[in-house]
Amino acid sequence: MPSSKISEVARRAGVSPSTVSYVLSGNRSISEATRARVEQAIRELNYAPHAGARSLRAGKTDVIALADPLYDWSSGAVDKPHILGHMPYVYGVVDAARRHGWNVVLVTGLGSAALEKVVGSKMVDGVVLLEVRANDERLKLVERLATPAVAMGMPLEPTAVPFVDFDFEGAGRLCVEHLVGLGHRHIGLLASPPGTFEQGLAYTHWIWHSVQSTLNKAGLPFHGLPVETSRKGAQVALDTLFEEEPAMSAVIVNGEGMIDLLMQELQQRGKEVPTDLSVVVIGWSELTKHIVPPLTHVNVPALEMASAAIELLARGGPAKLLPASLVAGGTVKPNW
Amino acid sequence: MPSSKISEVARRAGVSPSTVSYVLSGNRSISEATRARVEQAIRELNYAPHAGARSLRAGKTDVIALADPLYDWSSGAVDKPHILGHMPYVYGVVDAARRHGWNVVLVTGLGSAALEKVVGSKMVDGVVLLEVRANDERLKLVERLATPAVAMGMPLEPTAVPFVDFDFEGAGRLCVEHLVGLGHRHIGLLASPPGTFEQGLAYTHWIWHSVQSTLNKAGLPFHGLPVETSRKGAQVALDTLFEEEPAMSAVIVNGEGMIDLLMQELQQRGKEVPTDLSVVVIGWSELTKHIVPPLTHVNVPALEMASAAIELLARGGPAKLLPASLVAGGTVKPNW
DNA sequence: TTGAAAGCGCTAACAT
DNA sequence: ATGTTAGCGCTTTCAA
Repeated sequence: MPSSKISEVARRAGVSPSTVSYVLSGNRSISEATRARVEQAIRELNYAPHAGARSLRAGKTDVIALADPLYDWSSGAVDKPHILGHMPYVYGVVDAARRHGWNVVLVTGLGSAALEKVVGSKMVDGVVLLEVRANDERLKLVERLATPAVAMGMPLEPTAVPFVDFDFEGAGRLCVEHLVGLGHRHIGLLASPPGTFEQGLAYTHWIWHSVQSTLNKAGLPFHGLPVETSRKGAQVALDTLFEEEPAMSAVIVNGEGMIDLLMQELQQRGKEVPTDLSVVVIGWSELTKHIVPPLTHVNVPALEMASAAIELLARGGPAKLLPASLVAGGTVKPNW
Repeated sequence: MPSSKISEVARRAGVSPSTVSYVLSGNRSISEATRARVEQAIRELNYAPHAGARSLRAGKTDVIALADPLYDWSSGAVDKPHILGHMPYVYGVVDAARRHGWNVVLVTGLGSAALEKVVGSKMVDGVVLLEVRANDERLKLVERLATPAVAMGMPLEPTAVPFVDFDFEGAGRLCVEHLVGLGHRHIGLLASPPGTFEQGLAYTHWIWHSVQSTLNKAGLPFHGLPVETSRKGAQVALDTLFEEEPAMSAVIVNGEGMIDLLMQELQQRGKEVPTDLSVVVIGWSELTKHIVPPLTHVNVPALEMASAAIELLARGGPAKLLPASLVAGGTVKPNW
């Protein structure tokens, strides 16, 4: 029961091993009768082809690597992976990969050593890179080894590695336009933690720059700062922002993990949302759906990104940016 | 560069393939000179053994499966994996596995079909089961296939599969004892969501039963209820609890994901912690560390559980329960 | 201390 | 429509 080989299946079905192989792969036309007998034998023996043998012979494994640092960019620890909203990416990749008949080996760590071993030993047919950052060793690795690969996140410098990303630039722009369109003139950006800037994480930069340039084009000042995802971070951010510009009437917040902290801190200070401050969030999840009033937000479609990445890996094609759209909730009020 | 085979390494080092193999495995004594030449050749060619070939010949893969349903037990969705604090288990397993030289293939889904394929095709040397529940198909599968396996979570019914778990019974007991020791007589349990009960998730039950029986032994009434992880859930829970027992002075909360919601709801009702209600939490994470006053809590050591699971898988041994301890914070006040 | 050679289970080219 | 066979890259007896 535990193991049986193709020759046993063949014997039981009264055919040759190659016939069994062809039934399995569909690479040859087989008579209905033969196919039926083979399939029955497979069922009876609970046969499953040996993955190693198959990979040795066929040169592919039907396994891909998901290279995910699982690094906590805000605390600088690699052993405290509390990044909110990260799991959907992992889940999404695993799930989309399965739809293509691929299994996923999860390769953690900041560097590329573990990934190099996995790729070098021909364990995988391709690689998906999560949390791509500037100067990412892993990008160089997949280029050097000429491994099929897709980056989730548009790298800061152009590379030969195709990527899939959410249009964070568009997201930032939409937020600014929404607020400006409602009369806001003093808009702050609570960006992701300093660590994400130091590391050059893709989304961090695209949001920052698009908010900045959209405000500039509107002739408005830019007030942005990286924020630690902590109560302290929220306090410092609000202090700094209102010191810079006491007339601040709206903030754009990057990351749903910041929202509860921000809301609590505002409450503490007796500021109401949206009466005293309008809030738009880039990011949306189960964690924030309960909030009253519902957040005006731009959803970041992690599952779709994952599907697109797998699609790109499977069929190839150009880089892909998923479009952003803003959902008006109850956390922005006109400011005329 | 991308690929090279053992025979090329052998040729370059002027030895036979078997010698290279023995240098790699250490299964034979090799002269210093030979070893040096082989190792240099390996480096120069950037050689890595073909995983498939190795697995075919050696009968092992140095890969394990992490079977994680990634199911949202509170919303009943398999595509919204927002379970807080789940990631450290995944990360912990991958990390501990790497320390043993193992890679990890992540197998999602509630059923056992995907897992059966992975195990049946000899892709993995063993399996770690996460989120074990009553009547778990996956337990039966690994028993049937006689695959080396470890469950993370003590199954409700005894099985032949060894397990590692945190002592949730002890955790529940400690919480009750702490509160009773400080004079509390009316203690509520805000347990995990109804879905976790329906599914018979291990921790769910052990906490419930230990809180219940410890209270009983102390001659005190038990007030417990499953709670959805949402604002609504928090509201319903508090309504129900205080209706059942208006003199309720303390609650034990299962899961750090509930804390923010609970605190906000209490604030809404003008109740202070711990003045009006004492709170003890089973669960502790980056998400709750910012809370003031700091939570009185029992930490659930996900990373240690993961290490222990991998250790069990590697070396075998009896089931293992990690001991619980309570950290006194500022959310419990004496009730004399 | 090292080499030669068989064979793990499968797929696909070459038969018929 | 089906069978025969070579060989993928490695480990490990068996031999020297």
